[in-house]
Amino acid sequence: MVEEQDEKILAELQKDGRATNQQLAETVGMSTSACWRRVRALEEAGVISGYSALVARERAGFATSAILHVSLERHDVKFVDEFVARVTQRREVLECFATTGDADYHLRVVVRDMDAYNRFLDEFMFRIPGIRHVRTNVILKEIKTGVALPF
Amino acid sequence: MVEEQDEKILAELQKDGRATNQQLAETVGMSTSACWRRVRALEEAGVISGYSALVARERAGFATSAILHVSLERHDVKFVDEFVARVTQRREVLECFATTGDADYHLRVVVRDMDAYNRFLDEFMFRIPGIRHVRTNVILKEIKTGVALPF
DNA sequence: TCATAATTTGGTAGAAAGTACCAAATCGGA
DNA sequence: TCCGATTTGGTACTTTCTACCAAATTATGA
Repeated sequence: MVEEQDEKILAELQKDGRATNQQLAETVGMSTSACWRRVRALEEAGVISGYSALVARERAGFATSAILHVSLERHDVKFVDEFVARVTQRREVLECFATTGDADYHLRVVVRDMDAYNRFLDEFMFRIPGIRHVRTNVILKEIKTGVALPF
Repeated sequence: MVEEQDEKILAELQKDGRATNQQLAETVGMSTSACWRRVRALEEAGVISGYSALVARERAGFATSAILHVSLERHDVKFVDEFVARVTQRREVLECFATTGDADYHLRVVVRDMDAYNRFLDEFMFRIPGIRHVRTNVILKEIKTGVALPF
């Protein structure tokens, strides 16, 4: 479905999401119209789910971030759905993954400062029903925060 | 440094990285030229570090992803730098964070299939000098994979 | 193998947006 | 309050987008 030329387009648009269609067409080696049509097809197929400006966390005033390991008391659909719904809603939670291993979920949370993180735990996380355990690992340094899939 | 109107711009460009300057100017409530200048200033100040197309992992053919917890044998600058350099290089590693807690580093790795993941471990991760321990948690489900800071 | 249908391609032209300039308005400090 | 500095909105020129066309390529079935 996604063929080689599409992957070139995707790779390039991951590197520069605002590349003009002309640049794009040139780097992948096709005409502007053909290239433009393929990009639109990728968008409509949901392969490209959107575009985003990448904002430098610290420069934008978000000094604190952490990785949370969360496990649930029980795994009824009821509790799981509730947890997923709340976490999806909450904008401080940038990422949430259900994983194998001891913890059920891995979350990455970004806030302005430690105070905000404390409030996040008290007012949000600890009030979610059915939580067994939450372990916080504060992020000391961001070695790498990429979004580009390795085509 | 980053004031209220800038935050509106950043929020909007995070939601739609390809919004036209006109749309943007309208939603934040200023003239196109003023808006355009602010965007450029944010780019030049490195607050906006880039733009990217967001690609749907599975639809693009990357079926497998995992979270790795890595701890180092020793924490000499030599080993740390080597680890950071290699991990930064490797494109399957989308994210890497140095954290508090048992593991020194948290990584998120994305590959096409389990075979590729196995190769990633054998040919890359286990050959990094000074690694004490690697624990893999396979991602069963992506609840949320956001990039937008919570302005 | 060949004819034909279906799909994809490159070119083009009108519409839309980006970009750089200007004078006017607003803001800050003394 | 006054003056310099900064930011603003308007405008004109340039670039880019986008939808259309006919031509080329690819796939299909007899």
